Amino acid sequence: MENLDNIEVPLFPISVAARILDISVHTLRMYEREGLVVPFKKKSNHRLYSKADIERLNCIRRAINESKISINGIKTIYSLIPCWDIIKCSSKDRENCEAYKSHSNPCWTFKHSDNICATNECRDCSVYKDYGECKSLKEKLISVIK
Amino acid sequence: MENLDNIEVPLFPISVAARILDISVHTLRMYEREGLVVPFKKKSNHRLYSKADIERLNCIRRAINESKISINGIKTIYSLIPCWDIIKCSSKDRENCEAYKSHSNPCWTFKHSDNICATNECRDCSVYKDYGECKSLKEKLISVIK
DNA sequence: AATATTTGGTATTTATAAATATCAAATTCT
DNA sequence: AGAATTTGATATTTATAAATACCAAATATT
Repeated sequence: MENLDNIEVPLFPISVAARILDISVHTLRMYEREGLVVPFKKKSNHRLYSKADIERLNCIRRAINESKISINGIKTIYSLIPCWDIIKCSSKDRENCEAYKSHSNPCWTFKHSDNICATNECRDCSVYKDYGECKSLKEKLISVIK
Repeated sequence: MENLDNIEVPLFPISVAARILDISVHTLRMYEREGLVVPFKKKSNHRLYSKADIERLNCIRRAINESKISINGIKTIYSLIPCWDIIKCSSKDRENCEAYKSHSNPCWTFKHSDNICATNECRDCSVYKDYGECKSLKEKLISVIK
């Protein structure tokens, strides 16, 4: 009951997600390898996609097919999300943070071993969840930079 | 004398710029049509490129060839430059500003008829001049979003 | 216990973005 | 005045990113 309303709940195995999105299973894995999506992983290492994941992947699909932004372009754009402001990490956290410095890869593609992110699940982090499309990123920038 | 030190001075006709960059004249015009560069235009409509333009084009070239970011990706990234903060335009200026709303084209690709930018030459604006590469944009964001 | 699906890897295909070629008219420069 | 260069526009080529196909081993499902 509750689960059906919560778009964050991992529901669909990769084959179903692929069918919903009308792309191949391998393309879905490729997007993951590139760091565009972080699907839920079962203990067996099998993937599960939530409705939110599907929505995110639809945005990625539009970015690639309609807006003609390359995968590396999308990664670069994601790397501009002001994660440091969103999670309010300390200046010490930022000091050695690869994500903070990176201008080519999104923060959730790094393993954070010695900062606040070490204990957080990127999949559940609002840095990841809230900025799946360019529109939302620009709006975020506008709201933060007055 | 002075001119030789000033990297902003329009010096090279398109053929020379193309030779320096090792690309075709047409590719240079294409980058301009896409809104990646704004070369100086003589009254006769002929283009002149400054050393700063060459430097900028080198960055664009690296973004395309090495970082594998598509032209539309670069345009989208440019659209995220916080121009409103850089030039400190008024909230009224922002209201009807296409650039402020756009998340696919850089501000300098719009004709601004009724705001502060109407009287400014984009080519000479620091929004355009200072953020020719992704690194500088992320650093700008970091400096503005504490 | 048997069938279906997933996993990760490499090799191949396809779709198309990026660059090039060609053109006549206009401009520049010696 | 005449040779060289630029202009914009369309049509074509090329390079490669994105997607697909195929594989054996592992896991899931009934």
